[in-house]
Amino acid sequence: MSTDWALHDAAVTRSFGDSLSAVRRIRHVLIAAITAGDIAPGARLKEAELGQQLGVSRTPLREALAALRAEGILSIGEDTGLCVRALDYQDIHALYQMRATLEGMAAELAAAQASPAERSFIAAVRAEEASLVTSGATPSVLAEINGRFHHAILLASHNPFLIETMQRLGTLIVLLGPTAYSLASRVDEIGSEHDAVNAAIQAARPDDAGRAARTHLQNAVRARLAIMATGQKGNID
Amino acid sequence: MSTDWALHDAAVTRSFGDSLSAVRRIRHVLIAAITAGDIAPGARLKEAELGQQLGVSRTPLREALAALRAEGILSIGEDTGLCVRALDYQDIHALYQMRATLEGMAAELAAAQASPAERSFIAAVRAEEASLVTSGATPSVLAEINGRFHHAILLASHNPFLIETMQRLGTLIVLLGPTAYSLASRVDEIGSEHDAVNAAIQAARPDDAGRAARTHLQNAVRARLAIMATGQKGNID
DNA sequence: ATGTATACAATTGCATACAATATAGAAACA
DNA sequence: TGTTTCTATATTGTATGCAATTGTATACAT
Repeated sequence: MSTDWALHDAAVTRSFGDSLSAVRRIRHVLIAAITAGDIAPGARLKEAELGQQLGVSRTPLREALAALRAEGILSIGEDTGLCVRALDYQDIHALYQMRATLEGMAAELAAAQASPAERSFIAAVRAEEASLVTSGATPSVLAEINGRFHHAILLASHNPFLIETMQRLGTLIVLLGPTAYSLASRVDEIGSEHDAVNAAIQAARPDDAGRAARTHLQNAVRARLAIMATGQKGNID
Repeated sequence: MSTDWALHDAAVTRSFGDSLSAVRRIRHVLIAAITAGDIAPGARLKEAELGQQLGVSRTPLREALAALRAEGILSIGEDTGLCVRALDYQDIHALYQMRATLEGMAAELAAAQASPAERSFIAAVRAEEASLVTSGATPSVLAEINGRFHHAILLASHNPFLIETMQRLGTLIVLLGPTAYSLASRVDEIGSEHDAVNAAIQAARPDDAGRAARTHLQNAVRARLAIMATGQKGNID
């Protein structure tokens, strides 16, 4: 039953190096544990226990927990104590609704004001994605390049608050459980939807770009709900 | 030079009672101090000093600071140490751009799916605002009712993440400095803009509501920039 | 048998103490 | 005089311990 903390800890060290302060390290390890499903949403977190398992004292641990609570990943539970936030069906809808609006905003802004370098970078990422699809890359590789595409657009929006908010919503997605990246049927659809967004950005047509991005996200939530309905879990956007 | 902590502390006690935990109390006191301009954006915060002034030890203080950092109100400064986040001209644009998009989303959702009770509540708040305007209420009273109007629409959106995000952006507004609520010239404009939003919500026309809300916010940022240009400070939306 | 009160355990909140790191200032050398 | 390094000090990071609150079980009363 005890989750493998050493594993997540090693993964965090691999990603960020070992020069992280304890509180940042703890934050990432906890997020990794939630992502992996080792800590279920709704589970209560007891400080003494966690601290012992993570090998840190309660002081830095509490700081990390305070930050995660401010981010909305943890919340003070129904009766008592600190819990991993549990998202219900309505929340999933609401979360994707936000993402649709904000991705639309990002695409609009990118189409309106991205620099030539940014535009060509977005196009390059899209091209790389397309070639990976035709070469039959694994779902996790596709998920990674998919994330890069969205991120490139986000950065081109030049709006730091939009970027922060999207990152924040992105970390909340982990509450939906482990990511499986299944649903091969959507790969081609995603490709053409991305093409539409990219084309509008290249053509500097903000309205089209926003519409295309919103449509893309609406399809994503439909796919997600379809996956949930079949009992699987997956993270498709 | 030393800011009057007792004052802010008393205000927080008045608003929330004295049963708050130290870390929550600290958070509110710090926000109040920033709002009042007692702590300028860019100012460095030293833990020992702050803790002594606030009358708490560094442990709960650091938790509050960790939360504020997660919220984006504090950031790790240019050279070193923890600082109050400083917003530049571009940031102000970006912040209001976000608010325009999200207020538009809120108005759309409210128009589309608010309950009859919510609709009539929104209308009632708008009516109260109108009567306060004609009775010549003070700017701070008008600012308060204005906030209630926006909040009523926000709640009617039924999207918890939208609500959280707007609250978050609202606390960031604090970084723009003390609120003066001047600019009497905009009072009438605000009234008719609110009317447009309210009418669209009552008529269940999402697109119109969203457009009206976005226009309203765009005018707000124009007003804010006009105030800044004249050297004053004010908080108009 | 169920409801309530009281005692005890578990957990969290806060403060003090200690350790590590970063910064500024001075001294020494080029 | 400028630069570099070493040291002293200031600041942040972490751990431990104690106090206060909250949860829980047991016993007693109705």
